[in-house]
Amino acid sequence: MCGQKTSGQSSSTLDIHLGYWLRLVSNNVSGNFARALQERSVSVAEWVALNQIQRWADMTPAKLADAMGVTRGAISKILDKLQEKAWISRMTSDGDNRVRYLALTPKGVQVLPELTAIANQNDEHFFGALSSDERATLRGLLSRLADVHRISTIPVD
Amino acid sequence: MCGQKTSGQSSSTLDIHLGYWLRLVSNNVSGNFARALQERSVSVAEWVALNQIQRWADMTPAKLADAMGVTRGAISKILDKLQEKAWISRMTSDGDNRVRYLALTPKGVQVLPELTAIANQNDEHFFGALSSDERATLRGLLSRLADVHRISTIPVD
DNA sequence: CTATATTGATTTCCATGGAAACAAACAGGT
DNA sequence: ACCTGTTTGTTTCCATGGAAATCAATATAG
Repeated sequence: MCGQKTSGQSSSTLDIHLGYWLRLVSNNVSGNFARALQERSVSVAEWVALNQIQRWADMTPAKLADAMGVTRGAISKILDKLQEKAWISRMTSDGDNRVRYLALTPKGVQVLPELTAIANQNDEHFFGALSSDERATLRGLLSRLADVHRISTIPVD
Repeated sequence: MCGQKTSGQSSSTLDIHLGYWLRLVSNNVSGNFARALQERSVSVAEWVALNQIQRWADMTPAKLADAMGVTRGAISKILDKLQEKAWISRMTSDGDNRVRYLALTPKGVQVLPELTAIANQNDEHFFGALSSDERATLRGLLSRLADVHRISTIPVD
């Protein structure tokens, strides 16, 4: 009660917005995940990149940048990190010497499931508080919003 | 269809996680808001800080840092920006020469509602796709998650 | 064929936030 | 009074991502 200017209900100008609650929860789950990954010296961006590279056979830095919603400059640095760890390889294309095809190394193939386990655990920890129906509802609402606003990139930051 | 390794449904390892959808939508709404604010050369962090300073009469940098979930070092820089714009003032406390009481200047009082209008418009634009009931459901689920996990700080980044 | 434009990737510079070090002011015991 | 420890605020350094410049390679118009 010390210092609040408007007495009465405890809602600020901020928490009337749904965007506020979304950011509140999202930043927390992502932050927890980032912290869990950091114990293995991996960033969320690296994890997303690894996933995408594993999923698409002809992935290139440009396509990866588009998919992840970051700039190509940022991708270069992320790929540098992953290459330093020897988790990915950059192979020059035969047809076009500009493009680099990205692929997981055996070490990358090995480590990805371990990181995925962390992601699964983190998701379960956070949303385990909701029932199966509630989780479906939440997923439905979010995916509808993503659909309506044509959100297609994989968020990183 | 070009290059997908596993044929079949288009779900990746990523989008099975609710955290993925949360980040997807949240980053988009926040990004849009940040872009709207940037037209007035304001950051989201500055907007949140302004709100908090207006709301609590005896706000200090330390309390603001706790409330916003950022470090005190980060707060110093945010407050510098706001002070350069002459939207806030830092007043040394009478009792304790370490603490600075933060307050809005008249110019800050004037500009805050204009920024709030941007926030309202952004929120309405994004969640207008949902019905009133659906918005209530979403808010309920998110606030329950926030409650279960004791999330109390105002997210910024 | 050559000049121009475009594209892919990278590099450089800037802005923002965290971690740690720091300085100033206070509190408490001796 | 004085030394120690704590708290407040700030500064410095580092990591990350965006914007723009840059370089190499390809495509295209004339």
